[in-house]
Amino acid sequence: MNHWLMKSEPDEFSIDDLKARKTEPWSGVRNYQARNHLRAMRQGDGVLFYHSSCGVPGVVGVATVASEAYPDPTQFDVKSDYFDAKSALAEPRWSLVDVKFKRKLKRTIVLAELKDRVEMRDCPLIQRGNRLSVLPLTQAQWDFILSLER
DNA sequence: GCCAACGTTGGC
DNA sequence: GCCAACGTTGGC
Repeated sequence: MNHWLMKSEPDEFSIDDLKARKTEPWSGVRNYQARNHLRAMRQGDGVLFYHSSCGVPGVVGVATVASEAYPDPTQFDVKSDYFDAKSALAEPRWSLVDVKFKRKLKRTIVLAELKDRVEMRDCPLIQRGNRLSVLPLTQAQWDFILSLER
Protein backbone atom coordinates (compact mmCIF):
# COMPACT_ATOMS: atom_id res chain seq x y z
CA MET A 1 0.00 0.00 0.00
CA ASN A 2 1.25 3.44 -0.92
CA HIS A 3 0.58 6.74 0.78
CA TRP A 4 -0.37 10.08 -0.68
CA LEU A 5 -1.25 13.63 0.24
CA MET A 6 -3.92 15.51 -1.70
CA LYS A 7 -4.54 19.23 -1.45
CA SER A 8 -7.88 20.93 -1.71
CA GLU A 9 -8.99 24.47 -1.09
CA PRO A 10 -11.63 24.20 1.64
CA ASP A 11 -13.66 26.98 -0.01
CA GLU A 12 -13.93 24.70 -3.04
CA PHE A 13 -14.07 21.25 -1.45
CA SER A 14 -13.35 20.64 2.24
CA ILE A 15 -12.93 17.57 4.41
CA ASP A 16 -16.51 18.15 5.61
CA ASP A 17 -17.67 18.07 2.00
CA LEU A 18 -15.89 14.75 1.53
CA LYS A 19 -17.46 13.44 4.74
CA ALA A 20 -20.91 14.37 3.43
CA ARG A 21 -20.28 12.91 -0.03
CA LYS A 22 -18.53 9.77 1.31
CA THR A 23 -16.79 9.23 -2.06
CA GLU A 24 -15.76 11.88 -4.56
CA PRO A 25 -14.18 11.75 -8.04
CA TRP A 26 -11.05 13.88 -7.71
CA SER A 27 -11.59 15.89 -10.88
CA GLY A 28 -9.71 18.92 -12.07
CA VAL A 29 -6.04 17.97 -11.69
CA ARG A 30 -4.31 19.68 -14.62
CA ASN A 31 -0.66 19.18 -13.83
CA TYR A 32 1.31 16.33 -15.38
CA GLN A 33 3.29 15.43 -12.30
CA ALA A 34 0.15 15.31 -10.16
CA ARG A 35 -1.63 13.33 -12.88
CA ASN A 36 1.16 10.78 -12.95
CA HIS A 37 0.78 10.31 -9.21
CA LEU A 38 -2.96 9.77 -9.69
CA ARG A 39 -2.20 7.11 -12.29
CA ALA A 40 0.18 5.37 -9.90
CA MET A 41 -2.50 5.06 -7.22
CA ARG A 42 -4.10 1.74 -6.37
CA GLN A 43 -7.37 1.01 -4.64
CA GLY A 44 -6.85 1.00 -0.88
CA ASP A 45 -3.89 3.39 -0.84
CA GLY A 46 -3.91 5.88 2.05
CA VAL A 47 -4.59 9.58 1.51
CA LEU A 48 -4.01 12.51 3.82
CA PHE A 49 -6.42 15.33 3.02
CA TYR A 50 -4.79 18.77 3.13
CA HIS A 51 -6.45 22.18 3.18
CA SER A 52 -4.53 24.74 1.10
CA SER A 53 -4.95 28.45 0.35
CA CYS A 54 -6.89 29.09 3.52
CA GLY A 55 -6.55 30.56 6.99
CA VAL A 56 -4.81 27.56 8.54
CA PRO A 57 -3.23 25.32 5.90
CA GLY A 58 -2.66 21.78 7.09
CA VAL A 59 -3.63 18.12 7.18
CA VAL A 60 -7.25 17.69 8.28
CA GLY A 61 -8.30 14.14 7.50
CA VAL A 62 -7.68 10.62 6.27
CA ALA A 63 -9.16 9.09 3.14
CA THR A 64 -8.54 6.10 0.92
CA VAL A 65 -8.17 5.64 -2.82
CA ALA A 66 -11.42 3.98 -3.92
CA SER A 67 -10.70 3.28 -7.60
CA GLU A 68 -7.96 2.90 -10.13
CA ALA A 69 -7.30 5.99 -12.24
CA TYR A 70 -9.75 6.63 -15.07
CA PRO A 71 -10.31 9.53 -17.50
CA ASP A 72 -11.50 12.76 -15.88
CA PRO A 73 -14.85 13.49 -17.60
CA THR A 74 -14.58 17.23 -16.98
CA GLN A 75 -11.81 17.50 -19.60
CA PHE A 76 -14.45 16.79 -22.30
CA ASP A 77 -17.19 18.99 -20.84
CA VAL A 78 -17.18 22.33 -22.64
CA LYS A 79 -19.17 23.85 -19.80
CA SER A 80 -16.63 22.82 -17.17
CA ASP A 81 -13.88 25.08 -15.86
CA TYR A 82 -11.61 22.09 -16.41
CA PHE A 83 -12.46 21.61 -20.09
CA ASP A 84 -9.37 20.91 -22.19
CA ALA A 85 -9.85 21.35 -25.93
CA LYS A 86 -6.53 19.64 -26.62
CA SER A 87 -7.50 16.37 -24.97
CA ALA A 88 -8.71 13.65 -27.33
CA LEU A 89 -11.38 11.10 -26.42
CA ALA A 90 -9.23 8.31 -27.81
CA GLU A 91 -6.32 9.39 -25.66
CA PRO A 92 -7.51 11.32 -22.61
CA ARG A 93 -4.89 13.62 -21.21
CA TRP A 94 -6.19 13.86 -17.64
CA SER A 95 -7.05 11.19 -15.10
CA LEU A 96 -8.68 11.02 -11.70
CA VAL A 97 -9.36 8.54 -8.92
CA ASP A 98 -12.29 8.25 -6.55
CA VAL A 99 -11.41 9.33 -3.01
CA LYS A 100 -13.31 7.85 -0.08
CA PHE A 101 -13.70 9.55 3.30
CA LYS A 102 -12.24 7.71 6.25
CA ARG A 103 -12.07 10.13 9.16
CA LYS A 104 -11.40 13.69 10.24
CA LEU A 105 -8.37 14.29 12.40
CA LYS A 106 -9.02 15.36 15.97
CA ARG A 107 -7.21 18.58 15.10
CA THR A 108 -5.52 20.19 12.11
CA ILE A 109 -1.86 19.31 11.74
CA VAL A 110 -0.77 22.72 10.55
CA LEU A 111 1.92 23.24 7.94
CA ALA A 112 4.06 25.17 10.42
CA GLU A 113 4.40 22.03 12.56
CA LEU A 114 5.75 20.04 9.64
CA LYS A 115 8.40 22.53 8.61
CA ASP A 116 11.90 22.22 10.00
CA ARG A 117 11.31 18.61 11.02
CA VAL A 118 13.90 16.08 9.93
CA GLU A 119 11.10 13.56 9.45
CA MET A 120 9.64 15.75 6.67
CA ARG A 121 12.94 16.88 5.17
CA ASP A 122 12.46 15.18 1.80
CA CYS A 123 8.74 15.85 1.48
CA PRO A 124 7.80 18.23 -1.36
CA LEU A 125 4.97 19.61 0.77
CA ILE A 126 7.27 21.69 2.92
CA GLN A 127 9.65 22.82 0.20
CA ARG A 128 9.34 26.48 -0.58
CA GLY A 129 7.31 27.28 -3.64
CA ASN A 130 5.97 23.77 -4.09
CA ARG A 131 2.63 23.76 -5.84
CA LEU A 132 2.16 20.06 -6.42
CA SER A 133 -1.41 19.16 -5.40
CA VAL A 134 -1.00 15.38 -5.36
CA LEU A 135 2.19 14.00 -3.88
CA PRO A 136 3.54 10.76 -2.44
CA LEU A 137 4.39 10.26 1.22
CA THR A 138 6.72 7.65 2.63
CA GLN A 139 5.39 5.30 5.30
CA ALA A 140 7.62 7.15 7.77
CA GLN A 141 6.20 10.56 6.79
CA TRP A 142 2.65 9.21 7.00
CA ASP A 143 3.28 7.76 10.45
CA PHE A 144 5.01 10.92 11.63
CA ILE A 145 2.21 13.25 10.54
CA LEU A 146 -0.44 11.11 12.20
CA SER A 147 1.66 10.80 15.36
CA LEU A 148 1.25 14.57 15.82
CA GLU A 149 -2.52 14.27 16.05
CA ARG A 150 -2.81 13.51 19.77
C1' DG B 1 15.56 23.74 -28.61
C1' DC B 2 15.89 28.12 -26.15
C1' DC B 3 13.94 31.39 -23.33
C1' DA B 4 10.96 35.41 -22.27
C1' DA B 5 6.34 36.27 -21.10
C1' DC B 6 2.55 34.92 -18.85
C1' DG B 7 -0.65 32.47 -15.69
C1' DT B 8 -1.38 29.88 -11.50
C1' DT B 9 -0.49 28.18 -6.89
C1' DG B 10 -0.33 28.95 -2.28
C1' DG B 11 1.93 30.80 1.99
C1' DC B 12 2.01 34.82 4.44
C1' DG C 1 -3.30 41.74 -1.55
C1' DC C 2 1.52 40.62 -2.31
C1' DC C 3 4.92 38.01 -4.21
C1' DA C 4 8.03 33.92 -4.89
C1' DA C 5 8.18 29.80 -7.33
C1' DC C 6 7.15 27.12 -10.93
C1' DG C 7 4.76 25.24 -15.22
C1' DT C 8 3.21 26.27 -19.79
C1' DT C 9 3.04 28.70 -24.06
C1' DG C 10 4.69 30.48 -28.15
C1' DG C 11 7.98 33.23 -31.00
C1' DC C 12 12.21 32.69 -33.00
